[in-house]
Amino acid sequence: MDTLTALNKFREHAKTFVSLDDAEWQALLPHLEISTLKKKENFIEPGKICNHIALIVKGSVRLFHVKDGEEITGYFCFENEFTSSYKSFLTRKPSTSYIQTLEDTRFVSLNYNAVQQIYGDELIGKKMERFGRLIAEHYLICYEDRVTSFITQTPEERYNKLLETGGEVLQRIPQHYIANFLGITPVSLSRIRRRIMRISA
Amino acid sequence: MDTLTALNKFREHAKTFVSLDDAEWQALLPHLEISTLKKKENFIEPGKICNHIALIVKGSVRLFHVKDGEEITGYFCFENEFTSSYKSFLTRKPSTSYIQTLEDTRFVSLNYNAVQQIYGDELIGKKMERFGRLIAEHYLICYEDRVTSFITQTPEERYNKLLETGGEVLQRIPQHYIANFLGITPVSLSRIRRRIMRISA
DNA sequence: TATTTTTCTTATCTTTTGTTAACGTTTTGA
DNA sequence: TCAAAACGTTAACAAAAGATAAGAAAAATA
Repeated sequence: MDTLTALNKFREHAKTFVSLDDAEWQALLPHLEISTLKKKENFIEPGKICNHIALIVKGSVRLFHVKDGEEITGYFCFENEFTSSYKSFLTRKPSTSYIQTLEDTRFVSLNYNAVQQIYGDELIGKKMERFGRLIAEHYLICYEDRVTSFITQTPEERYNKLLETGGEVLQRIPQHYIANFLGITPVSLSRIRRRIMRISA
Repeated sequence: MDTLTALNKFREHAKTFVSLDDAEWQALLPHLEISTLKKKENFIEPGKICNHIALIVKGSVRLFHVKDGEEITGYFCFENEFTSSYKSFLTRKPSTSYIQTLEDTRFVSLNYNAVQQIYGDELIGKKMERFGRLIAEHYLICYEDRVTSFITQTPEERYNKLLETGGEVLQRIPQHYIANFLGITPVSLSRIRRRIMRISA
């Protein structure tokens, strides 16, 4: 994928949140950075401050924590999703988790200083504030749903819901990653899968 | 608490996010609504669209879901915190949960239309966009931490952390509310408490 | 004040989940 | 291509959690 295509993908996806006319786009453009990571490389790692919010234009990433030497997967992001260690990015404190590519992945990203500069811009500042707000609101809702599922649903219900809605995740992601995404162990997920198979068979 | 005190509390708390000069404050003021609910009244209930985002200036609320006739507590909010059924407020779709006062509670709130109007305002629009963004980012981080705790910590670890950090919650809130806040049953929390007592005794 | 109601703990029993290990299969990478 | 690593399932056992019920203490309220 060439640079132009990547940037166009960003502009296209941005429309989900705000529309940018040509002048606004030209003002934003100089701040966009294109980068690529190979499979299993880290977008961010614990102890480092996350300096970028990035749109995935190709590929996918996984956020995970390490506890007692074990990797615990928090979530996945695919094409046309923003990814960042938001807390680290927003608070300027070191990340506590990894974000790692699941495959060769291309990003269009904004670094922290660029974002702050853009917010202060005469021409596009207000629209970018709105852009930032809408992104935050979007992911706030995602997290709200996630917390709700943890307190109101059993792991089996969460998995069934994922079967209905989570198409891409289920195809491309190893099951033990999905397991701790659901808050359970791989062994436990395997048992749930067997139960479901028996019922539907 | 009189109206003036309530409004001043709002202005004071808003400083956490953005500073408002007198002109800006005067522009915002007409949109603020003051309301009071008695203990156990609903701020929002399932099936209704949440039309307000509200700062609690006195009192506290509890968000809960009802599943199979059981109340499942999602979180609590106290003085100087914003509360809303964010997903419903932002998406204009019916709420799936209750937000109910735990005691007589006074709110300073903005309704949805007022918020949209303010965002479009010539004088304060940009600053309000920023205000909205910072609030969303703040609660995004809260939810991020909450999800992390669900996937990386045991219920007992979550409770211990709450013991360290959650001062107010522990004093004012019945334990069975705290239990499902932690994602467990009241009986289970009671057992955890006994385990902790034995260790520390 | 008296009487409900709510709250918390405890006990028992059942179910679920975690832990560890083994095994075959698939994927990866040298 | 071939050895090593990763993956998913299953089994056996231990630990934890859920469900239910009972009882005492505290709080609400009539």
